[in-house]
Amino acid sequence: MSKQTDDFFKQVVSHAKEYGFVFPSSEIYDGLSAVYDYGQLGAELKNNLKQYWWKAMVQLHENIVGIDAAIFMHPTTWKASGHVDGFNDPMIDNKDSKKRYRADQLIEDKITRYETDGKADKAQQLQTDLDAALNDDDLPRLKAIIEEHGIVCPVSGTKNWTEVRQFNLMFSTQMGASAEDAETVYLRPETAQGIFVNFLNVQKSGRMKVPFGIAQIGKAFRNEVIARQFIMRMREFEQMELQFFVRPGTELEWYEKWKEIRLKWHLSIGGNPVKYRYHDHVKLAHYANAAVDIEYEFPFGFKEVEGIHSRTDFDLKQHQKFSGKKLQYFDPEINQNYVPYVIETSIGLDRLFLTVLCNSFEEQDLSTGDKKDARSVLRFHPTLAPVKAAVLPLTKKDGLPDKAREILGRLKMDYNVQYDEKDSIGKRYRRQDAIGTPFCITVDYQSLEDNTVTLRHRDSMEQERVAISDLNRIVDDLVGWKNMLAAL
RNA sequence: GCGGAAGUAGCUCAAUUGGUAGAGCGAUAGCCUUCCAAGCUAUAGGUUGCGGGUUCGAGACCCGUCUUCCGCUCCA
Repeated sequence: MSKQTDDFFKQVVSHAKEYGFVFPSSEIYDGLSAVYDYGQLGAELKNNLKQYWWKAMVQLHENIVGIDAAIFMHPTTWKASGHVDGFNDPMIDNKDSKKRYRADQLIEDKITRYETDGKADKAQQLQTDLDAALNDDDLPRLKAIIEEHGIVCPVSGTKNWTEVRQFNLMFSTQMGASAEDAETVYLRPETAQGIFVNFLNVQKSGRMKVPFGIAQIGKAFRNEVIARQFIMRMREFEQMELQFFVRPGTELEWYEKWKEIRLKWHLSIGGNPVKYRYHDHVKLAHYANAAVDIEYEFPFGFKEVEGIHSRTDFDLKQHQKFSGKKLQYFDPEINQNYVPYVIETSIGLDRLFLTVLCNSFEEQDLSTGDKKDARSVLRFHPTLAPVKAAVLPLTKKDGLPDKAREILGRLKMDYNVQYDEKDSIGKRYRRQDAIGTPFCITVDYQSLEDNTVTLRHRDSMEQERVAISDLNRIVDDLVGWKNMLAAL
């Protein structure tokens, strides 16, 4: 990361904290690693992003509906999805080479070596020990085996090992009041499974016909080994996902379609097109037959914001297998029963939030001649802005505040608006710029005579004279959802 | 998780070899002001991340710990 972009990112982060967008979690206790809270303005912005996504996906598509599944799910869900096995590896580090290995693989390698050396007995015995230890999840035993057999690090050649540790990316907790019969349940590491297990419920109760989609916005939790870069990778995060069910054989067609739709959506929130790109996955996950990321160029480089995966029928088939329930669809057009294929689009909402911040923030130089001047401005799309308008009396005397509050009273029925009478009018404009308010409405002496006000625009800093009676209509045209949605 | 760096007011930073923690911006209450910040007066806000140690005395030195950043590693 260059010095310049590094400074820019630091500015964005401190601006986010200074103006109430994002705070470190439980900061008075030193914070909690990789957990953040959204403040008064951050919550508004995040809610607007969610609403925009939901409207664009659910409201605009006849064949997409939204659900809200619980964070807790039956433990078997995660066996079926592969999360229990896939993320339960016993790891060990060599302190000299700083390399990390899977403990069971180190031992497997040793077994192979015994075999090639013709020590079949030893190999057999070690295999038995290993299987027993893995079966019992006995981590100290694994460490003991490594020590007993003098296994060394392939890189450093030393036996200077750490303890064997289990790396499971899923958070777990106990369900059930008493400790004896409590059951271990997980905090979901992805929202997708809540959709898959409800596939039939939604399909039948909603009379859905393939192709159709189920959308969901919700929290997910991953116990990341390392989590860094502000809200890029958090332990508790929010996803916005669509699982789109299609007839087998048509999935790649739909995959291409969703790739296009989703990029267009990102561009519609005001992003600079050169900052977005597709990044195809070379190595595909076990469940996918095509996968691409939509990446955004953050100050620290291109990073994934949204993933679009062709998940085949892997998930539904797994749940069929583990639950013993049929998860199939009868397609009247071709008179066939089948397990639908799935195209997934999955956004990290917190990352999306960060792209919007990075995209919008500017330290603008307004110097003219010898007069130095600058402002911090967040150029949010007006529809997404946390505060839509500020109503400002030019001075706080002569009845101007009363008139301003009257206008405020009408606007606040429809929008999040602010009132401010402190300090000079210029300073108040700048304060609103800093939180990204697209419009300021200023009440002056003329307003008292002819019921007009000035409407000041954040981006151009220009102002126009408008009638108070026209305000609701004008503001609605500028910040309503219609504009954004029509552009899709 | 390993290695390196850092942590002082809401933000950006000061504080001679260890000797009474300050400034600018921001905020609050006023004054001034008829449309683009930094004018005037006053005020608030810090056990220097936290805990321990050395010392007559620690923001500074030592140990531990937490958090953040950078690199490596990891990322179904």
